[in-house]
Amino acid sequence: MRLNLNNDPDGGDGTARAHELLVAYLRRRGLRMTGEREALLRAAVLLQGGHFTLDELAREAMRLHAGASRPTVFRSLPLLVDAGILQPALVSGEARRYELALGRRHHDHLLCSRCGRIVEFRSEAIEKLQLGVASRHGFRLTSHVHELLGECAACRAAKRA
Amino acid sequence: MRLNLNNDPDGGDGTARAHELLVAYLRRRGLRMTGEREALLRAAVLLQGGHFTLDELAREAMRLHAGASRPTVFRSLPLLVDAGILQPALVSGEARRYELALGRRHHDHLLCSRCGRIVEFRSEAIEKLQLGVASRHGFRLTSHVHELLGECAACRAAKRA
DNA sequence: CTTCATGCAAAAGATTTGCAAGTTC
DNA sequence: GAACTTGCAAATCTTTTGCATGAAG
Repeated sequence: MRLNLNNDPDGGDGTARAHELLVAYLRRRGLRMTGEREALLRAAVLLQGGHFTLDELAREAMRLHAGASRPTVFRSLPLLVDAGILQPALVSGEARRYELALGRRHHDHLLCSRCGRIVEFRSEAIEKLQLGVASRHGFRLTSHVHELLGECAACRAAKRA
Repeated sequence: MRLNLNNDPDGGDGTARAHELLVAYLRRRGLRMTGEREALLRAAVLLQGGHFTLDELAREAMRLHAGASRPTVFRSLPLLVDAGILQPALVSGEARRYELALGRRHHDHLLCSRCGRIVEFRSEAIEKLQLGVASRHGFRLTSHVHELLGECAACRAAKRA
């Protein structure tokens, strides 16, 4: 399958930057840019703002690029993560969810266990305390998983009604 | 398979209390105490202090009670969790890990990504901040996942050597 | 005895892999 | 043209289920 790999497919939505990043990453590792990887990239950008599962990403990519197969998504997703374009966002719930990493500041998530709504949050104070906890135990902190589970305002209102 | 279900199998290690809890829970739901569930309970207590995967628990239970099958472990583990005897402890890493819940205070975990060492920690300050974050977003907090990933002191020393 | 639990084997999913054919550079 | 990718189908792995048999209460 042949695509315009040299034409910049950006619409001002950030695909350009993701594309550059991926190509650079692939080159560094002696790997190649392909139509399928391009589709995956565009799918991720389309789902931007969302927190999507591998399955959702695969569907979107297959829609964009008829023929992009599931095995290829399984093979390419780790590359996009490694390249710093995607990052794991949520581990709670049945399926792991990813989000665009691309230049986003670090944040953690609130998850409504009733309706699945996801809200991002950021707390300097918590980040600092985490560092303190880690160093108190002799750990050098490299990352963390922090997800707050509960019921969002809408669901609580619905329940009262 | 027949076991001394009425004899208290405790050795002062907490099995007695877990046993009571489980029997009470099962009775409430019209379910039955069996040798297999007993074995699962004892396995969990044997692995006490540890953070074990379903697989490790299954092996231990099968060792204790020849014949306890994997499907039964899959069927019973949720009961033990529901009864408040076990709780999920770690979601990072390849397999989810459980720990004895039994009367333990809430805590979170540090995980060394190099050697797998797990350290429990507790931070009132972080707990408070979490509540604040949640309420600021209209959430009623019901639980959370908080895992700090890094490198423990020993691994860092080993690397320098 | 009635109902629930179990083990086995089969089923269902999810993820991975071998390989021939097609693409990228 | 050489090396990397892909899709397909098959192979693995993990978890779940149907069902006949065995236990618990």
